[in-house]
Amino acid sequence: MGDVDTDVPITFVDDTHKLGQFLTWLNERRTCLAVDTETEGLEFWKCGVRLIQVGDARTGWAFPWPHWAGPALAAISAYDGPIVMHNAKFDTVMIEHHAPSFTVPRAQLHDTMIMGHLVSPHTSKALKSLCTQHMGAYASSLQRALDEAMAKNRWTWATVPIEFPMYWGYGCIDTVLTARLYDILHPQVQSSYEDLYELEMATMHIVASMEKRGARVDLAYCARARDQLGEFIESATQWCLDTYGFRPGSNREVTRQLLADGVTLTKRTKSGDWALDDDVLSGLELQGNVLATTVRGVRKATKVKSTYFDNFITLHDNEVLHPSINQLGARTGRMSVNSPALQTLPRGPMVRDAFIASDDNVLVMADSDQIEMRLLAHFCRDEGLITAINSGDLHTDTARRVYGDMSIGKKDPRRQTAKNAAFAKVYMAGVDKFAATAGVSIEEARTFLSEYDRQFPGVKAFQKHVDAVAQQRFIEERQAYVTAPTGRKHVADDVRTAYKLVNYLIQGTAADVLKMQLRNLDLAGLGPYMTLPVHDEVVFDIPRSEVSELIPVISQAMNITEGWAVPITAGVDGPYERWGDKYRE
DNA sequence: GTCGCTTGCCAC
DNA sequence: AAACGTGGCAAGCGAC
Repeated sequence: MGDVDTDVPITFVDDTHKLGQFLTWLNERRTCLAVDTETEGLEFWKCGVRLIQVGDARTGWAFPWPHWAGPALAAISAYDGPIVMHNAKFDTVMIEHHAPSFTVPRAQLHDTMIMGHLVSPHTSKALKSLCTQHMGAYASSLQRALDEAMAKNRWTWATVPIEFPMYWGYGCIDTVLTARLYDILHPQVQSSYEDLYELEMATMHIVASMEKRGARVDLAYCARARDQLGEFIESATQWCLDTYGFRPGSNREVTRQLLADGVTLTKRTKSGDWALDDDVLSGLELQGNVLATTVRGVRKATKVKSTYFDNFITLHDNEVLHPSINQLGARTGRMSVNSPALQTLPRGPMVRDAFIASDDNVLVMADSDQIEMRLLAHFCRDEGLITAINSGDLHTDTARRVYGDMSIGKKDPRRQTAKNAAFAKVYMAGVDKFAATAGVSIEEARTFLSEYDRQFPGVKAFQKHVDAVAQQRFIEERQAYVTAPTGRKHVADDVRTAYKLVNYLIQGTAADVLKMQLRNLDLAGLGPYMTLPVHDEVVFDIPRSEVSELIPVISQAMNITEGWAVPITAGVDGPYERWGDKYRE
């Protein structure tokens, strides 16, 4: 990898003379003004800003946040051209939290991280990677020198001296790189992703506000749950140690013991060891194996305690969790959430009861109905599938068609098989995987899928079409990819995995639909009340006095009847005092 | 002590 | 011809 020219003029602004030079420079002509910050850490509510840098493709300026944030922010406010950041959500939240009277000019704001993802969704969107990818160069030697200096002096991002030249110099270079990246990516985005980019920028502000608002947690409930789970784990672990001399968390020891006890194992892990997952353990538990029962219990309790309750207690800020929402977390355009992973809360009241409404508020959830199957129907235009969806109960109608039995009702186990088949289609599962997840024999799975294909021929035709397009593009453009209705590009890592594009198209378009719904909700005035996106769902924390008026507004914003082969419908649940209430109805 | 890999499990 | 997708995260364990 080459090194970008780092001999560009850079300045540490800490006197009025240099500020004057900066203000003169600001009047020069340029394509964009790049802005960046250096902070003590990632959490806006407890980490301060240390530096704010402003630059363009040729020059960078660093302002120590104490004393000099004011002039830097005033200059940004006065600037009337494009303002670009790499990961604008982070800097925007940080700056606005620590300078409450300042607002980043929304209409002028650009984000090279979002641009980079739209242009190549399958590669890293880090500044460093994008510079290497699009400019063939990065400030590698400068970064290495800074890393070494920080290690040698045992500095962290919170303690490295602000005036240390490599630190603020690196900060300046980042703005130069961001500006240069903008010059390369913005024209591509304008010509190929204009509307989608606008949707992403709108989404950025919405999820920034969700992060700031956060989710209220009941800490007393969390502490009680943590302690109860802790006691159970403690005693079960002690029993295991006393009886066998090892901890139930050691799969290796547990497996050795099971084999010594004469247990027959058949399932292997990817690397060839004996598998000891819940599938295996539940089988042993049915045979009365006490060790299996213990291991399962400890695993379940440890998962819930460590991943959820412990983290809620550790991460909260004044009883509020501010998760990190990665707007382009997945290659498909789906969002991901971490610290804590609020998109993976176990269903049911146990963990979700930890989430309560803010003072004088109530919780409301809105989620799309079978969004992925509706999009599959949109893509393949299969008459039968469209009719089945519009019947009001897709899976029952599917089961009736496939089994040729109109007496099948909502509680018939064959409906669940039909539901599993829907997911098998969306994920491109084969007969074996479908049989395993649906819990039916290979033979029944085979029969079901072939009858499914006869009933809904458009589904297989669509899958074949996606593959044909991908194969053709691989030959002509050396890249297997497809383009979604929103213009989002989906790229396969390899021609051999081109089959995944069917899933990317469906999952990615579902993500686009959610972002459209978020934008609708924001436009309808729900912006201040949204707290979390969950792939096909939005969580709200709404003033109690406004719920009855707002529920129809939410419904209106989530339901999309125009533009798709079947309507995109959504349901609204609540109001609730706790998230867990949803599972008690 | 930190890092990376493996295995397993939570969600949609 | 055949192929379940996308994430976050914890514990165990060996390597550095």
